[in-house]
Amino acid sequence: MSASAESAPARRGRPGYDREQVLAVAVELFNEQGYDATSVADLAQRLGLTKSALYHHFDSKEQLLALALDEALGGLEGVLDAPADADPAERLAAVLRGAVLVLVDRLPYVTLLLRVRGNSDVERAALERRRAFDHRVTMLVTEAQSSGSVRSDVDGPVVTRLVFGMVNSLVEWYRPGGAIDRDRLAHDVVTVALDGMRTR
Amino acid sequence: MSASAESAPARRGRPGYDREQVLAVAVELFNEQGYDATSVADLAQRLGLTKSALYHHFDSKEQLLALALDEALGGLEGVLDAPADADPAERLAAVLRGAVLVLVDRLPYVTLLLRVRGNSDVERAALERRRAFDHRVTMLVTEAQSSGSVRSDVDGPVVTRLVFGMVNSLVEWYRPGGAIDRDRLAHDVVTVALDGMRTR
DNA sequence: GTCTATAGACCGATAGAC
DNA sequence: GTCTATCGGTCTATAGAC
Repeated sequence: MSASAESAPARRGRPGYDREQVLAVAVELFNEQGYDATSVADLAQRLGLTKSALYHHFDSKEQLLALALDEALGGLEGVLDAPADADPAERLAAVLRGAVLVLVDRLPYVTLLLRVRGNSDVERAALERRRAFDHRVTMLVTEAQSSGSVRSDVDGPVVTRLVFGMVNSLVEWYRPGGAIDRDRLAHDVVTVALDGMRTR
Repeated sequence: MSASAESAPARRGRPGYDREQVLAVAVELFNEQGYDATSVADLAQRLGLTKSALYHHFDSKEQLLALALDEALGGLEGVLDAPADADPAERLAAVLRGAVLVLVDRLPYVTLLLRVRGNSDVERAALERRRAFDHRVTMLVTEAQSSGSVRSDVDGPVVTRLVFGMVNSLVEWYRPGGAIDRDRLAHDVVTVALDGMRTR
């Protein structure tokens, strides 16, 4: 870029916020209180602004939700689009590991995504993209079953949902900066998903 | 019991609803739309009643939530209180299996419980009971690690959260009456939790 | 780019008739 | 045990001054 700051154009006048910063605070608050239970006034208060100042940055509360969900979905879709080669078992492990890392790196956004129930057009569109992602992962698992690397005594879609249920449940308790770092977490998840908790 | 019906006293006058029926419909609606996003007017409409008629059955919207959460928590706590003997590995498998069955048998109530975020005194009390349950399960897992039946290369609390995250994720997709019955589901979950998805 | 003020709808809950 | 009517409060969003 040119002069002054990194990527955003230099700020003038009052400090203020840019869209990205407002979005980050909004998502944090939505996750604390729930999207529906969070009013625009709540958000304005946390930012130290008035409601009207916020509406200068965004058209609606729902637009904030849409941008946040896109951030999460884009990350997850990137995990499937990225690699490609190697056998199904290795691809599956890479997707599992990648999903954990995206979840950790975009934790607030993915957390919000996983709580969406389809209560509006924006939410239903996000659920549709999630379903498409799940479908692609399921195909990968059934492929791995055919090649003999994933057990076939449990239905493919069922084992996919179980393992990704485990991954997604990370948003309920994992917090970056704690005792366990992102790579250790990804390793533990892949270990338990592939080989279970029992000793052999 | 004495004469007439099974447990509730015989209905007189207009058909109406009893507390249990109203609660069941309320929980269904809370799960569809979210607790906060569901108004008492929404619930009245689904029941074909007015708001005032509903307030004859209940003191507040929050009381409905409290009763529903108690239904779920009571079931889960019963799983830990029930058996007792055998070695840690068998006890752990029994708790896993029991949790799946309670989740299936009280699906709407457990679903609602798992979405609670602690936004009121009622919700915080429910979260506290959940934490106590999780703590007892974690102790069981670390005990099984000591006896050598559960892998020790992953932290005990972490493997507990991962496996119960998998169990809890069932509320996101499992629906009774589908292709997979409750016992088959419990078997599949215990299989994947203990031995993972990979073939050996 | 922020502010004050407010429109217009909906919220949970209550009063009181039948 | 249901109804109509309404209270006081909060919601999202907008108008318009500075």
